[in-house]
Amino acid sequence: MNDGTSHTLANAELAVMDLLWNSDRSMTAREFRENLYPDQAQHGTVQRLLQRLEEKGFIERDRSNSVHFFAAKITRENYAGQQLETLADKLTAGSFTPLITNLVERKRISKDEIARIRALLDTQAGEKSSTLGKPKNKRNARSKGRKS
Amino acid sequence: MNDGTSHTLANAELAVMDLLWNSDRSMTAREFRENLYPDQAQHGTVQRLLQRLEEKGFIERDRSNSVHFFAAKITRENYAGQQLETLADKLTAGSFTPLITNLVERKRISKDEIARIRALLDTQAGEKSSTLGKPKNKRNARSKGRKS
DNA sequence: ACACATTACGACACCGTGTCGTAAGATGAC
DNA sequence: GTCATCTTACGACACGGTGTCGTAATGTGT
Repeated sequence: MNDGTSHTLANAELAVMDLLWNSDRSMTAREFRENLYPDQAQHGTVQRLLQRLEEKGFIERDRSNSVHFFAAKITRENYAGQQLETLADKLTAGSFTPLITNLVERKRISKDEIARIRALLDTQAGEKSSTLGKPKNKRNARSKGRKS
Repeated sequence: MNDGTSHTLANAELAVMDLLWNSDRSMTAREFRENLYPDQAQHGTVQRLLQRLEEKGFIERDRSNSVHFFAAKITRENYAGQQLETLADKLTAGSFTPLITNLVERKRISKDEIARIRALLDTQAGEKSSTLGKPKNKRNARSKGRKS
């Protein structure tokens, strides 16, 4: 329909995005290399990864300095949501209920999460205050950082 | 646990599984060929597909007759649920709330579905102490009229 | 000017996928 | 039994994506 940028993140690419998402700031190629390849110093590999990620539209490259800065162009939640949509489109004609149903039936989702999602959907139906409850202590990156 | 066979279905493979899922019965290689390749008669291609699907554990092959019969070893909903789990594991540390949150925020999920999911989760929360072994039984094969 | 860091990108091997060709085996007609 | 036909089995290939490396070109600090 629109931009055919329905790309997927491969493993090494996802590792790069994870760094970006978790740090919530721009990073240099050097930082990626030091984090992803602490021993070997394969700067070529990282550059290649970064280049392809840029081509795919996942990151943005700031070339104003000689050392470039890379920033995520999409949030983790947005990417995850897109992927979920793709999944539903391919498998269940675009509807999500069968997926959730299956998770619940197979007990692959905790009561805690069920409660959380229920609360989310409740506020969605009745109100609009989106201060969803505390997400426990799941060490995870906060995501509300916006740029642009 | 799962036997490490967390394979993914490629396009052509998914087409085969779709046939199987929609017909809800065993099928022969010939049927697959006639449905998937109406013009060209590439029986080799279908056999290859079937063979790889069997290796991946998605289908079961009945060799008792000289003409084999193939049956799905996993339901569409199960596969979809697995894929959703994989997605959550890779992207959101295994939690589903961020995915749903994003869908709702971006309005990629209809009010109708929200209501349906809410009802589903409500019944789930209400039956928490009812340990009556009634695991939903078989799913009805009503998927016939959903595809084009 | 020189050493070093960084970018740009060609090249390669690897793997999964989709396809085809063809050999081997089974079946039914005559 | 012989033959045509259907089916299975599987080797082989091209193609695209991915991860990796090497190296040339470019920039930077002292």
